Amino acid sequence: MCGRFVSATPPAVLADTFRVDEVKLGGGGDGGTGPEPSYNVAPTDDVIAVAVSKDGHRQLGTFRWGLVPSWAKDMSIGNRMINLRADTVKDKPSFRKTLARRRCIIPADGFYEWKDMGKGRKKQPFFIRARSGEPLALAGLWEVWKDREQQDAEWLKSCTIITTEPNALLAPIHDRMPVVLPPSVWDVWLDPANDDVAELEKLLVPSPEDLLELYPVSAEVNSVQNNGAQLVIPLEGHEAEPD
DNA sequence: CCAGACGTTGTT
DNA sequence: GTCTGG
DNA sequence: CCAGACGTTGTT
DNA sequence: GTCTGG
Repeated sequence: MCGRFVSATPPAVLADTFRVDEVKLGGGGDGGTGPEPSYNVAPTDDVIAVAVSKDGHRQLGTFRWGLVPSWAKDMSIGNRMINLRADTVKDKPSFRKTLARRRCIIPADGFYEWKDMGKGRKKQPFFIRARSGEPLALAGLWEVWKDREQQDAEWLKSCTIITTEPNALLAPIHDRMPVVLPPSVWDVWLDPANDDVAELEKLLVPSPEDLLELYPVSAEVNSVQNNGAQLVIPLEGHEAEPD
């Protein structure tokens, strides 16, 4: 799955990488500065995502991580809807509709997975990133939600990361992984006029092994209180292990 | 028909 | 909103 | 995802 | 053990 990741690339670089034509991050003038760079993005944090706005701009926006569906009575469901299984997206009509209408890309410089080391031993965190060093494009869905009793409040924009089975690189670490979209399908994925869910579902597959590399990192990442580039330093004696 | 759920992870 | 269970 | 809390009473 | 908060 994907319960923690890194977002440290500056918005201006992301805007270029994802060919965004509008930056609306909030939290400051002129497009806003958005969430601070983080080496320990956790559920409920604000994250940067790429999505096409109602007026047709491919924009960089800020979304709360943890999908709050439109039917939710309160936003607490978002605390755990940080991932959505690709097969659930296919099966549940409400999520199919979201797949047809509200897709996004969540840029990540890499993500963490915890490997269960067996009874009595602590889980070992690993960092997974592109061998190229480029940001990964994680497949996501987004929603807007508003409390029924606070109709004059702002709409809450939230998002979730779609997961699938692990590829051969990830399988020894964990039984789920986020869907990583190759650049060749970014346009198709983000096109709001595209509602061909059968075609879109075909994109929700494990990424090729040779795209990624991984290595163990310090358990310092376990606590959301910890942050900084030191979190992605390989553990002593463990260089990156591509495939 | 209405009421209630609707999601994820792990189970070394 | 839409599906499932009773 | 992991870490940390998790309950009650009465309270000027 | 299970839920909430980050």
